[in-house]
Amino acid sequence: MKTHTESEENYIKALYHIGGEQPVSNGDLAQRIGAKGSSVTQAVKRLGQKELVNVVPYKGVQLTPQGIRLAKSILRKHRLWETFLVDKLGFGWDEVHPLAEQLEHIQSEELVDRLFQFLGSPKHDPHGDPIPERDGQMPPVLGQPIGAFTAGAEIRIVRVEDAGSEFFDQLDTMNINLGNTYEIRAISAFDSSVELGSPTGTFWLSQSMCANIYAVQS
Amino acid sequence: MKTHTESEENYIKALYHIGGEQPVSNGDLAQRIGAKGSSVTQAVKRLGQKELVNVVPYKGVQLTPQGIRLAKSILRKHRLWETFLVDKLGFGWDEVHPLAEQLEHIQSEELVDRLFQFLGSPKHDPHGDPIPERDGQMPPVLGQPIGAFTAGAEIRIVRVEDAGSEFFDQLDTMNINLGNTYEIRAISAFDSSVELGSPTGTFWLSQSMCANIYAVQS
DNA sequence: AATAATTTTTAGCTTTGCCTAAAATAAAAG
DNA sequence: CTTTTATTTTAGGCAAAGCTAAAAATTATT
Repeated sequence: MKTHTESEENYIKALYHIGGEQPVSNGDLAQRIGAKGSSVTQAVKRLGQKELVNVVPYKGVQLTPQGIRLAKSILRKHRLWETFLVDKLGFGWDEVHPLAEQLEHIQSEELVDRLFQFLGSPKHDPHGDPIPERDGQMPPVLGQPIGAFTAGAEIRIVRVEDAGSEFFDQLDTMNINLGNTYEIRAISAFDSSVELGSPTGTFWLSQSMCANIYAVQS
Repeated sequence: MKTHTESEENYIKALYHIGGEQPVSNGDLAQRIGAKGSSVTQAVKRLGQKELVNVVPYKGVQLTPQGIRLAKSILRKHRLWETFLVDKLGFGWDEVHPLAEQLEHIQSEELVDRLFQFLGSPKHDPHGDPIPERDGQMPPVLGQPIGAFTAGAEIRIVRVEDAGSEFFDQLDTMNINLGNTYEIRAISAFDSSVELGSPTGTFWLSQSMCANIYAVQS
């Protein structure tokens, strides 16, 4: 695998994030990257010449198999570094994203492999998102939104959406972490908020909090 | 402290490496960076506008106090990452330099502080080089070249120069590591090579090996 | 189907950072 | 103290990557 600029890697990552293997519009990509449409047109032309994307002018851009491979390898690095930052350095999950965004561009297969081992071959990052394997395989995406369970269920938190730092702050103040288990006591018919119970007490979670917290039956 | 490009940081680092706080010639800097003189002229002009160096045309470039502060902070990061790579990920000391060269550009005070703690607040990196402190203070530069000792001395290896990967390979094959202790058995009057003795046996070290290995009396 | 609105692309400009070749300056040699 | 040699700077080019403003293509609306 050749070497790419950070900008190129950021485009590939954005492409994969928005559309996965599906084509993406210039506008959506521009928005995600935070650049103007004209810059995006140029950028994807460069990526096209490197065979990382297929461009159909005025229609959209789509990752090639090579592009997808690259996207996954960047995502793998991103999520491994996030795991390192949280598990080993004690960062909070709201702080790690911008750091991982820098670290994901470090080029060294060897480093990634060793980091993976050092972290205990994790399958999911601190937010519960799957970490792509060396070969590009994806571990399962875990859990369902809390709102999807019915009263009486015993659940374990396995994943949280990245819904901004206020969301993470709220999780922190409510002391909600991956691995925590609760019983679903009640679901409000009025606003779909949910009452969770744990040994230490009971509390209500708003519908919008629930929508970003994923759990499995336990 | 503002944010700098990687290129800028590389120039600052090179400047500090070659001349420390002393002025450096365009040519020496060009050689170290691996660029042409004309590129260097431009680059240092940019650095001058940022108050990181003082430039006297046709004479030389010198780091300002701000430049020195920046240089040390980069060196701190470099050596902490090297320590991480060797101590935690198990890399060999010949492999870590190019990786640390990438990692040293990651921008986050917080990350550096946490890494420092995670590594046990080290004062020296895996080669025995001093790691600048947060505030810019420098731990002592350890040891003297092996050739500086006299026969009969009990020594402990505390530092090795970065003299290229063949040198490191040689250290590896001879099983020489920081912390090892030896007795100086003899010093050749012919070629200044040195005979070292340990519980497991005795062996000769060439003058050029000795010149790059530093030790203290133990 | 024709026009209006939106999206995308082209054209041209900016900065960083490198290059080569030529001009200017400093250092060394006669 | 000139002249030759070596070093450094200027001048002009090129690629990446962003921008604005204008032109072209697509999509939506009468």
